[in-house]
Amino acid sequence: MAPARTPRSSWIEEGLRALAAGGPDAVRIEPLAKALGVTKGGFYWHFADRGALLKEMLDTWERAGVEDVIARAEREGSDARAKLRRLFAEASGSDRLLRIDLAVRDWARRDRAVARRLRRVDNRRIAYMRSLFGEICDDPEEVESRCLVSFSLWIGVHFIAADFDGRSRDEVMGAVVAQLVA
Amino acid sequence: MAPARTPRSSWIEEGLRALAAGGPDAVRIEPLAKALGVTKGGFYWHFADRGALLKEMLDTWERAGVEDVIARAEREGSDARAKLRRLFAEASGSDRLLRIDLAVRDWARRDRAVARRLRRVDNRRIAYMRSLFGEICDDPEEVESRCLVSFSLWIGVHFIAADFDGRSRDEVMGAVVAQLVA
DNA sequence: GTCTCGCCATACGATTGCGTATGGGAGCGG
DNA sequence: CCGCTCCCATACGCAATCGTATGGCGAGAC
Repeated sequence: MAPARTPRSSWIEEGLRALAAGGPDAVRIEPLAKALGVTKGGFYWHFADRGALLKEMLDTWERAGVEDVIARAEREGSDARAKLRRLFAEASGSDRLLRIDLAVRDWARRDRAVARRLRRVDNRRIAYMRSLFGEICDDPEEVESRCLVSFSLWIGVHFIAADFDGRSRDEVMGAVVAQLVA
Repeated sequence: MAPARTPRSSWIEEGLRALAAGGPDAVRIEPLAKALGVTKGGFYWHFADRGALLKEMLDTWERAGVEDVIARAEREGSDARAKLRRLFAEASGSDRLLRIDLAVRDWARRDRAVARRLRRVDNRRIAYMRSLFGEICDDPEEVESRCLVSFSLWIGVHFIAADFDGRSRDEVMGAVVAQLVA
């Protein structure tokens, strides 16, 4: 058989792009088809309906969202401090995966099923973070505190629009991170 | 003249409710009208179009979003530490205003005009926070750090779905806040 | 060459929402 | 009682999108 012209993965990928750009409500079949240069005819061959696409998009995100983040921090293995710094470094670059993440996070506030998935992902990420902070910090309560602050910072920074007193956000962020991994 | 039956403010209020519940895309005229028990006939008497409502919703939020928050922290005036604690206490209760705030924050990520407004609001809030932290902390760099962490925590906590190691989120949050206002 | 599989085009009915036009109707000032 | 203001109902045309139905077409399989 011929290689698929517009396979499932294309629809999922394009769907995630739309999600990142405009939230779940922006994931519409016909615009997606237009973006792919086809009509929706093929879509309904791959998927039962719009909901099925949304579900598979989340499946994809859930898989990539945990392993990728951890893998990138673990890469060129070194000590916990360096890994934590790499984790934070990712928060500064606004890449594809991050935008999807933020969109999903907002989406979860109004959809229980999405919230459940997000909880799974967040728990695995926190668990990883906990293991890292555990290596550089003995007090378990302190570990939890740093996890909460780190994660909150990692997410929160992208939702904050404020300027800082004479400093760039990255500067302030850098100072905070230095303290956190101390 | 008779008191307005369904005045502008009703539409704005209902619009904000819809925004909080489902984001900007959920603010549709006809469902709003149904929720108010009328038809859209009256809407177009008050507003030019859907965009005008959105704009006025943001006006309302912008006004309330700064003054209310600060006023509530300032109420029963005491020292900066107590005010900061009151500020954080608000983040735990998930009231109406907070949900609107989160929705606007996500909205700002894909709409420049909204982003500009959010920046104004955030800057005024940060300015207030800075004044509080300035009272209990001499190092200006440290003040900025605490502002970033606090604000990020204030927002970020609501986007995080993770569980914490044997502790409730509020417990962990409490520990962090205690450190921040120390 | 023909068959089949995988994907696409097209056309359709239904729904939802926008914005407009138009005609009330209820209550107050006079 | 009259008129005016404020607000609402209704009906319309338009656009976007959903999901369905049906048929076509290109490329390997045989």
